[in-house]
Amino acid sequence: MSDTSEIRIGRRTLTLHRPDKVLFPDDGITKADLVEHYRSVSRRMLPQLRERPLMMVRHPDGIDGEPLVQKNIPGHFPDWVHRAEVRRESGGTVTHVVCDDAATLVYLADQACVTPHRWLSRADRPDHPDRLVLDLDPSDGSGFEDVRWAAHRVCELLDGLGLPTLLMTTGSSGLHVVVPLDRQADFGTVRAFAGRVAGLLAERHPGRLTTEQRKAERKDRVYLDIQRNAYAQTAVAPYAVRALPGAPVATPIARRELDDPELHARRWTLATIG
DNA sequence: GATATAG
DNA sequence: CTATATCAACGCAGT
DNA sequence: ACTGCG
Ligand SMILES: [Mn+2]
Ligand SMILES: [Mn+2]
Repeated sequence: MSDTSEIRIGRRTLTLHRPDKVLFPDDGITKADLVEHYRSVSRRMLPQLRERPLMMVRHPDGIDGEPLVQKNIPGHFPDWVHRAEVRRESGGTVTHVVCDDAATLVYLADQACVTPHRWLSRADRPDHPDRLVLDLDPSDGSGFEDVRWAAHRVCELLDGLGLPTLLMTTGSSGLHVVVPLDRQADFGTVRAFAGRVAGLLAERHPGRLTTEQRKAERKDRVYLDIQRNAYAQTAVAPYAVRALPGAPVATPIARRELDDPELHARRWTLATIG
């Protein structure tokens, strides 16, 4: 027994290696299950991945093993996997995978890439993000209702500026508030704006919100994290599976779902997302 | 997970 | 042949 | 330069 199977994705036939390998021991979720998840969400997920440098968080030994964070595309990846060479701030370049099609998404799953993260800019203009991400994280001692409250405050402020907002559970502990951008501003400009939004709200609600990056200083407040808004930084992709018990999935939600007291960061999982 | 090298 | 070793990121803020 | 953080 060679311990492989084949799967057809569009016109491509991929070989899956060790499909029965258990990646989530508490849940019995296998590599084949991960592959099926990404095949199933590919239509919804690909618009958020296409043209963007991608960072892989791989778990070749399952989620209880050491995660392998990988930016450069490994040499053994096939030629049909798209890639983009981008500037490294510290000199040189990095050649990332660019996931433009379902076959690549499934190939990444076979490589035990549990959680793809992607840049907020596209490879053709890497210094000009088309998304702003405000990352809302509860601290020890604050709960998801505080995160829901914080998201409302962020959205109200952005409403007042005439900016649209999108929301996503991250599958870990918090929420992302996303503002689509027209790529006129560079990362410095976007980050400065995000910093003013976060700073104003933290000043207005000093007991409930903070911009302190040091965990010890956050106390029981919700952390308004703007740090994703920089060159070569990434945010977890919508529909990505998190390497946590239950295999929670980062899931876009509607604004009105913020009022649901049952909402939490891990509300949707590989088993429930459909 | 894939590959190179040692036993 | 199997076993073992080795490799696989980066940027920012604060001190 | 080094650490904490994501
Ligand atoms: Mn291994
Ligand atoms: Mn977060």
